[in-house]
Amino acid sequence: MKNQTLWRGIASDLEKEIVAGSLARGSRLPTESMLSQRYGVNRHTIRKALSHLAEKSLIWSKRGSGVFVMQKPTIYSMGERVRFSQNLLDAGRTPSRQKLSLSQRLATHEEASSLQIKKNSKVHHYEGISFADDEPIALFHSVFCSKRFPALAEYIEDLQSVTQALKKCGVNDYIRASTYVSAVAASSLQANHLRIKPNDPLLCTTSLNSDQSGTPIEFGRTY
Amino acid sequence: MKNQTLWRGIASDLEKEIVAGSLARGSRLPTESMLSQRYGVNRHTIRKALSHLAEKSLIWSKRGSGVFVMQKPTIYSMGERVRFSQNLLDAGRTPSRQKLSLSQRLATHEEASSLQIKKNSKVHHYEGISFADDEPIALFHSVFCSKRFPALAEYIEDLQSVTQALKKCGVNDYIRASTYVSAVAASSLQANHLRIKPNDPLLCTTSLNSDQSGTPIEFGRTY
DNA sequence: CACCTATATACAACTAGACAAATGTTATCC
DNA sequence: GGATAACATTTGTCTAGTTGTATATAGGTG
Repeated sequence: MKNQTLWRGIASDLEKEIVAGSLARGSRLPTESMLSQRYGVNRHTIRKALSHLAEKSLIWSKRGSGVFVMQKPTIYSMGERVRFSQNLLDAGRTPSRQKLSLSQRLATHEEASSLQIKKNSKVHHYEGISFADDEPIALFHSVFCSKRFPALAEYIEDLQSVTQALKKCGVNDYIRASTYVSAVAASSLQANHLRIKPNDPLLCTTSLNSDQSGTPIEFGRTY
Repeated sequence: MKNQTLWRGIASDLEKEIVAGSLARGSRLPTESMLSQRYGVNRHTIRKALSHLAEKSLIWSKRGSGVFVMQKPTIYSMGERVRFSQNLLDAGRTPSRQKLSLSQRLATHEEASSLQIKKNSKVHHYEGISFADDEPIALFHSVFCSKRFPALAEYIEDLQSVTQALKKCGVNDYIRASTYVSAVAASSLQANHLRIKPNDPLLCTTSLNSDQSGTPIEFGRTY
């Protein structure tokens, strides 16, 4: 009653294979060409089936690389939107993270005024990805005053943890001074990192952390 | 508008770093392998971006050695970025609001489980628009258990205030039990109400309010 | 008519891997 | 100490394969 079209039939067929475990989580699906041969249909028909599964967050694809099964089984409590949903308090405090870049540069207007430092001051710029269950869920980047924390970069490099590195710099505790939340459209670069499509809605939290005396320490954004 | 491809995005990103001084003149760029890791793309894609910058005489490369920033300064070119931000705490607590509809209907699965009531229970459904300075900034809708608050609809109608109406029903105070934030694409209806374009990113907060004993009172969403 | 399904073809964008060529680094021999 | 050889690193080039997008065609359906 549901397989009225070819692509629906193929989609539900593949979905069965996924939930049954025949197609393991994280593994690569056969290429679209192979699938089109297997099912004896055009590649576009396969693509329609796959795009349907992608909207249900069962799979994700990377151009030039292949189509892969999602790690986590999709939670249906809130519909398909859970993928973009995230507890605000958890933002930036997720299990594993990977460094993308760590460098020094001049502070922007916004950063300088947020950190209450002079224009054109040097800042440490730290950028990375947060993962949960091997699934990228957030891009973050934050800046710290270089003058105040000259050796912060090495500490981060060594300890692989911002909190630990700040502790070595004499900051035992810091608190969230302010948080702003907005919705933006994903750039192609962000989309690539987060395995979503460009222009998909993206949650953006802009936060400022201070030490206990109220002096701004860290200014950053999480997507 | 312009970053249709990954390599273009990477190129303009690196260009910004160069003109901003984060990558000093004459200094060496990270290796192509490092960049491909940082941006999560193949080395060839990095090379395409780099060759673009090389054509613009921003960088030059030496086989076996690396890629370097040209000495001569360049002209600063950057497009403006549109920001769509909103204070989360203000969402749903804005000066004026306009009623769109007030009716009774059966609770959805999600609503029933959130309010801890039986499936197919009747609920009051209230939806409207929030304005700030005659500018529509949010769409909201929330549901209340009909059995628990039989006369709530009339009170809301009369008093034009949910908080006041709940007070008349014996609920003097309620607290935010949970808040989830996500980003979605605007539907055409939502877009029309909020005077934005369909598929524009939209901030969505899903909240559950309880009385002081912890009993769920109101479940709603604000866009 | 408009709309959905499906086919067919072609090209663009990106990945994957391998290898060559130039350079930088380090150990070794005299 | 200085030249040399061995090795590792980094850019340049090549081939092959995969997904994304655009266009054109045709049949079926409301």
